[in-house]
Amino acid sequence: MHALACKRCRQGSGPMGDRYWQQYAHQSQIDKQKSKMAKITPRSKDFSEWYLDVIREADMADYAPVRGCIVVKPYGWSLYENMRDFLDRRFKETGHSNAAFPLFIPMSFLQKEAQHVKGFSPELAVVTIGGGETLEEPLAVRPTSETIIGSMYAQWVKSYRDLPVLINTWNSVVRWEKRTKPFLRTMEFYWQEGHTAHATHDEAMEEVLRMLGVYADHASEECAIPVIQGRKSISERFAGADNTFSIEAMMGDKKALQAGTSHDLGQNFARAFEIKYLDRDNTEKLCWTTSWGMSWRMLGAVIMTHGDDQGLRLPPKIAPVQVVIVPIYKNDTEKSSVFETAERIYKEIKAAGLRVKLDDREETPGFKFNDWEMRGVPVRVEIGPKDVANRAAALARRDIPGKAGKSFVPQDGLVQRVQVLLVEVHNSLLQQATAFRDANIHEVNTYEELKEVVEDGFALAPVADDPEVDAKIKEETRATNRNFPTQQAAGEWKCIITGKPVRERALFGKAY
RNA sequence: CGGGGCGUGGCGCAGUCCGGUUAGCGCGCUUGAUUUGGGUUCAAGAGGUCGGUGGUUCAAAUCCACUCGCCCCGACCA
Repeated sequence: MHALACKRCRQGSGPMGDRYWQQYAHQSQIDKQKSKMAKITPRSKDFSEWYLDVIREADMADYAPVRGCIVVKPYGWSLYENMRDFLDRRFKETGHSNAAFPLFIPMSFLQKEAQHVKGFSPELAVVTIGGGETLEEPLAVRPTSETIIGSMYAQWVKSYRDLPVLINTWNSVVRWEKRTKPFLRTMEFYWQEGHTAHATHDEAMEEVLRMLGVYADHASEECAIPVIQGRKSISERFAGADNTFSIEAMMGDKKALQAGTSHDLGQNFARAFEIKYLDRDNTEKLCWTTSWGMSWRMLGAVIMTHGDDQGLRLPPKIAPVQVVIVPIYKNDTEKSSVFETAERIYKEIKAAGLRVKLDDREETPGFKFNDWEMRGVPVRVEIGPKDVANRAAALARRDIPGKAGKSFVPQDGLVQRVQVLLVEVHNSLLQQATAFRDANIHEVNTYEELKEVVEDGFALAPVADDPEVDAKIKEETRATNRNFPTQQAAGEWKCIITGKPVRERALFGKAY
């Protein structure tokens, strides 16, 4: 009946038809407004949808033809490169060298460390055919490189003089994930793995904590993300580690994201791969090894920590474009004078070593403002005819939206102003993220309190480091034990589950 | 892997219930004008084997089966 009526509307004239078209036209107007102004789902409406929208609109990544894999586009990759370069510099400063290890790992290697193979076998991709022939021994696509690197270290380390071995490798690994999300959990992900071997456990522990500190510094100094360093609970440890440490960050939806890990591997891999050295006392000893990693997941953290309804807000130090110049003009005469100024300013900013872009596209200024805001560019310089006449410029900062973040400044000293502003934007983003996080972490002393707090934030609760405790809390609240923060007040409390006396609080929250 | 939702030009959707002419709309794209200090406006264009496969039918975007993918919620993870 209804379809018939519509058909009649389409074909026919008369009152019904007119009403149909009127209604249709009205609907179109709404659609237009919607699609124009809301390319990005508001963060408050649907955080997950917002996250995906931002990645698409900021031109960071695209879905690959293979399930669970992404293509990182130039804008996203540039961000990754900047992050990587900062980290790499820090690794070099702490005495590490880069090297490369194979993508393929003999299955037997993974099986040498019992916990390790147990932990990783569910998510292994395994190559069984090569060159058209069935392989004698299947090759795992590396899910991480402890085993293959361990096997090499066993060959390289003979004497105490060979220690420590301090190597890092930038690569990608594959883990067969059930549920994926761009940057946060993809089947293949890019990261770095540091692998070190030491003569003593003390030295290894020093390394583990040093690198955890490097990650924490990188997160706050370069990514403007405050993190909580701590020790993972027994149930959250890396497969094959004696101890795992992590940095945990709070995202804009108050969920936790593990942004980096550092493992004390004890002598587990040394034993499995016979990484031994002859000590000064002429006895053969097992090494102590560590590993630590940080992945492109950190980009997800940057998006989810700083982003707003307009899109990305990038920390200046890692932003692919730190300053964008938008020229404003009405006609060719204005255009040439505006561009003359804009190009001069562009050169000055570039000469100062900043990543600057002059947007010479044939679009309206308003369009460009929104476009670059979506991409998270920290500072925008506007040059129009009035500015040319007044030797001035408009400066807008991405961390403060709208007119409040706009100022009008003289062209003289503009570069210095921009440099100062970039630092301010960084500080402001870090400050905003820290304030948000701190406002949403609460100390609790009972299980009831924890249940309430983790509904909308993190809870710091005294608990025993016991897998059963973690499991119970997780099952009943969906919140997980993120870590036992390194920095916390000393004291003695009762575990909120077991009632046993404990000396530490753990951080609980719903996590990615 | 379980529960739910969705696959229709690059993006967002209508049409599917109840099968029937050349499958529409907005954004985006191209061209030309117009505009330009916060997503200009107008005109003319280009662009779609309706996720895929098989079936039912004179006829399938529409019905049926299978399959693939995406999103959300649970079990596992950087």
